[in-house]
Amino acid sequence: MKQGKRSVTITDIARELSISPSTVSRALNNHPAIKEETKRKVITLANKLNYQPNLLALNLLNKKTNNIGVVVPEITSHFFAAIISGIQDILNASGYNIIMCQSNESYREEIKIIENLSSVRVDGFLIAPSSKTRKLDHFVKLKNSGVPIVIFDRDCQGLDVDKVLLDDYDGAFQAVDYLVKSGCKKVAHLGGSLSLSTSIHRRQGYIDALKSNNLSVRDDHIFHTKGFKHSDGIRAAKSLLKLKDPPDAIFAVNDRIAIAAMYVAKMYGFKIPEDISIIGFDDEPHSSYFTPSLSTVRQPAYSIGLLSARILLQNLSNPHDSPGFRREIFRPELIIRDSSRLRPDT
Amino acid sequence: MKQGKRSVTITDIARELSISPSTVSRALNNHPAIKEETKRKVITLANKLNYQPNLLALNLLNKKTNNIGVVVPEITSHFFAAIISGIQDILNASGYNIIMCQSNESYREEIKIIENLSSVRVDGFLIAPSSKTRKLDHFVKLKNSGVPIVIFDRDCQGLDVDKVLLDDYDGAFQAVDYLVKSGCKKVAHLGGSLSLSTSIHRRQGYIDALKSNNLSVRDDHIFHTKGFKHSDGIRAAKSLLKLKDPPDAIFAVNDRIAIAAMYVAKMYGFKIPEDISIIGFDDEPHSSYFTPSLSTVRQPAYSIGLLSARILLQNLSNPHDSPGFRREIFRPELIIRDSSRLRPDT
DNA sequence: AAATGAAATGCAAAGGTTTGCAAAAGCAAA
DNA sequence: TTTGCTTTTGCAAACCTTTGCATTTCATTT
Repeated sequence: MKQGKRSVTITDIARELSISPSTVSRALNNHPAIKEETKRKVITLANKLNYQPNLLALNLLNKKTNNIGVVVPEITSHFFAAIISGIQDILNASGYNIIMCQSNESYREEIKIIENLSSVRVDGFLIAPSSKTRKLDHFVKLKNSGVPIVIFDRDCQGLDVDKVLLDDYDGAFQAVDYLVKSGCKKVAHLGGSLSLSTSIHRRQGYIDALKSNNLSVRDDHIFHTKGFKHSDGIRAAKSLLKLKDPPDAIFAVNDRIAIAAMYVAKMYGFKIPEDISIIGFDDEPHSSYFTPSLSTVRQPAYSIGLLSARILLQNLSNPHDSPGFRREIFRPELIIRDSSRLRPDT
Repeated sequence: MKQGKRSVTITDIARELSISPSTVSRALNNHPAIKEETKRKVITLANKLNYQPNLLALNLLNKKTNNIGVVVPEITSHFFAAIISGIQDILNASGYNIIMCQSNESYREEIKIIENLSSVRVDGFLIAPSSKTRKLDHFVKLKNSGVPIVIFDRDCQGLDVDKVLLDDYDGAFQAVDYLVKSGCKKVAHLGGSLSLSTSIHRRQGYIDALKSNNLSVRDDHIFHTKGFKHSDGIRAAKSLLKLKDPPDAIFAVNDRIAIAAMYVAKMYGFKIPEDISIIGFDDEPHSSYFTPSLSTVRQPAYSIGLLSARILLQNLSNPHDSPGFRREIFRPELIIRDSSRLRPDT
């Protein structure tokens, strides 16, 4: 049953029909200069032999692979998984395949990945940089080699490429402004790594929302975690809630941390939202099923994936004659559920 | 700043040094027949010109791409994401890249994916079949073409390839046996699609655990959902808990459904675990942070990924002279948290 | 100086396809 | 039958690398 290794080539077809490989090639590509009868014969035989064009040969000829490198910090995060899903739906529909890599939030790994992907000659890159990435040489080198790049989710200041981002500042501002307007006086912030554009902007949105409501910004009410996992949140939330003067609201940098905070708050006897309101960021599928259900700032992850992929696709067809670079900013949506108090005027 | 498109080739180096490309090739590959001095010159120049071997040419020559096709039903499931993570760690370390595809639980899409991946000539396949897949022709064709395949998580009866699975029966049995031993008399089951080996085995484990405890199997206490999402679970849990004679325990096919069940149970005024015990399957990261924390059957997803990838790797080096096929079964671990009653003897 | 052997390098094919240009074939008009 | 034109096909190069075999170069021995 097992077939021979060698697959049929246009040369096989040509030999069988006593014509040249060029004619076969043209016939299969429906070239107008080929007689209908010849085309018919070739196509019939090709089907019969189950001819499959050798894409490796075409890759070499066309200097392109139809592969796109997608690099994310971690694939087990629902947010990135949803983005990848969007990317996939667009790229596969256009005949591209995705080579997936995760940097595990490591700068070293990211560099290795970029080097590898560029040596296997992917046609384009979709990148969410790691949280440890500060030097951008590897990206700059990539860009100078002429490959199209789209950066998403996390900004890289100083790198001029197309970018698809979220207005993290606005999301944070909305959330914190809501908390204050709903009557909270002491809003704390559990933030993420400050080497990340997203964390910085969310922090700034938090600060500005307080200021715009004439509330003071208290250093002891701001914690920044290293990672984004529950365990990181647990530790930070404990420090925060053990304070003599604990907050009456928490704005967390993401849902995982928010959920960890809810967990700790309950453990410490706080009632949510009566004693303390909590708002997260992301809107993971689980989040609405917690008790209380988690208020959060929704990121349109799937759409971010779609748009990033579409922009890359444009760059692939237009060999980059465009003047500047695109910078698309999605606006997040505040979703109020039961983990935060109701605003009096709602 | 933007460099010319054409990259340096061994021919460029050869011309510059007035030697032949063959010599350059051998020098770079440290062939013993090349004079040390020549090697030095070649390597120096190669570095200076930043020579990168053209892998597309090598692919054509070696008839291999160093790409592995990984196809999963959906990437946004934490379980599959964790498996992919394991696969990635093994394969990348061995110089392979991963082409990721998701079938969205669709048979049609799965077929398309397989055809596409085989036309781009990936060197091997790691596949978790869709829940709609009943005919296996596309897999058989693949196998006959000589590409190594490893099926993981979901069994395909009648397809002889290497498989890495989980003892779903045992996991279900453990969970239900625990529920009964902890005093529950009316254990219900929220199962998944019955076209899935995993769902079938979990159901059977549930049934046999009841029988082995001399409890009767009640048809009205078994629901099978179409999908694996929260919304599927909500609907099924409502039907179940609205029954005149509702269960005092639920064994759910996965954590999402279990969490949905907890949500509905609370909504209907059940106390967990006093009135009703609930156990899930998977152990997602969120699960331990619910109130009450969710008891569950843990699947070693990451390890499943590691082993699957390792087996594939073996097949890639050994051009399949092995006699039979491997069938590796992981044993799941019951994790008891607060959503299920304590056993008297614990 | 010639012969022998070892060491170093080059030639050419192979891998499969596309494509510009040249050549052949077909056909009609002269 | 030749001329001229159109239609159809083939040649060969290009994409880049590796490798078996042939060839060259060099040093050593007779």
